[in-house]
Amino acid sequence: MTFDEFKQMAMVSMTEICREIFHEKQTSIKIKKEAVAVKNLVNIFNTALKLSNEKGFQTMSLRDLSRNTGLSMGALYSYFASKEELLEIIQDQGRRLTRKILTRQIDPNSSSDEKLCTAIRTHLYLTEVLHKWFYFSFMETKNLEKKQQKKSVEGELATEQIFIDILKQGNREKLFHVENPILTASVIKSMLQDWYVKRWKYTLRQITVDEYCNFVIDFIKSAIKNKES
Amino acid sequence: MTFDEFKQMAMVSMTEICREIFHEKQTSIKIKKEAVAVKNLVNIFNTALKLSNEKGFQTMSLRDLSRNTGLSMGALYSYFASKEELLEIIQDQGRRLTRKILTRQIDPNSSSDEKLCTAIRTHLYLTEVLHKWFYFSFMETKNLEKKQQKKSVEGELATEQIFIDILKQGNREKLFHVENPILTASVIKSMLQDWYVKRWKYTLRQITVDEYCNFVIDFIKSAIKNKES
DNA sequence: GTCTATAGTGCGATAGAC
DNA sequence: GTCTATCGCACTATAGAC
Repeated sequence: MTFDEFKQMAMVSMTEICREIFHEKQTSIKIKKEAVAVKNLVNIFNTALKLSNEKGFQTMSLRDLSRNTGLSMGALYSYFASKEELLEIIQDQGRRLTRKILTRQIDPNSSSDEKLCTAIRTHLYLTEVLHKWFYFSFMETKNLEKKQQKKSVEGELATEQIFIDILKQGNREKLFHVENPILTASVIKSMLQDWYVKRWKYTLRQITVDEYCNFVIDFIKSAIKNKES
Repeated sequence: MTFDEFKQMAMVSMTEICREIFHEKQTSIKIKKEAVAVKNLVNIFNTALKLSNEKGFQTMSLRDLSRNTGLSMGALYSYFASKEELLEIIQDQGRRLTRKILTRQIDPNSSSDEKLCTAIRTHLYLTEVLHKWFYFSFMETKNLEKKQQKKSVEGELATEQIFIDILKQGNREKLFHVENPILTASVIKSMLQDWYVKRWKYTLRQITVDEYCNFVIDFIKSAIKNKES
């Protein structure tokens, strides 16, 4: 699976995400026509992510957002009830997407070796496609209220659990030799995170997602493969 | 070297850092008596780091800072010229400290193997001692003005260069087999970063800095050691 | 050296015209 | 469905009393 194939298969477009949000958030969104609402939502989210990733969500004022979207303050408030809610919607959507795509891509019947590659590749591709979204989620978690923060923590641990399970399966199949699956999953995750957190560095060095992906897979396999087999 | 030994050797106390700042920032700091100034600076920085790490620097108002330090708004402004400058001072100090301690600890004449262990251990210990400071630096970089941001980037690349050099030395000494030193240094750094960025996770799992350190060293060595020797 | 009081700005949010 | 106008509030920063 290449990156381009992934993009098509995953069908994760901003438009699709916004359509989903439109149907779920009928309480906050006062607009009735889907076409109008989705078009503006795409604009609002894209702009909000752009501005927030430049200077932080708190620093971005709704006047900034208004200016950059071309929508008035009043119009913006037809799409969310408060600035706080805008933050929550973005966060929530990102979390659900990760979970959905990750578990969808991994074939439960494949070997631990295959699963590991797929999980790493899928995670990197996903964060590549929605890199603004992930960077935002990562940086703004602490600005959420307690209840929403807890959800973020659970999301993070759930993703990690996927890797822990794969590593344990690898031990059983004698393909891997992993003494500490929890810490191993933890450092794997840190490498995956680096791709979207320190994206500027990889752009600077002209490293593509596939290069990074192949490197990470090789690196991890060298570290954990069972030398006795 | 254990963590406790490091703490004493490094002599990095909040008080010492603040004394240094006091002598350098005579322009902004209007207080003349060292004893008074240092005492209040320790208070201000500790509180600022605490509040910022909970909810972000921008969200922390100077009224918050005033309330939590017990100092009035007027008094605070005797220690820095603007909120922006407070941010810069904290950032700058953290960067310089990293550089100083890292290069001081590594013996230029030791083997690549020893150097790698020392660099990893020192980095982890340092970020453990000053974990609030590093978390702050990491999270607030994008709120700096362009010129300061550039310094941050340079600092990051400089730290990475230390690891790149060690890995290349290891190749020459035939202790390591590292095909891509840049990407390898990059993922090593991401693991080290995880210790202070996702600190809550390791606290939750009751993993000590020494446990994490030993694990990371083993993991990296498994991945890069020269199998032909 | 530290305080209180306040100037001046820009914010989030909303009401009501179109 | 979108706009403009505006309210009330909290912010950074400073001036001047003590």
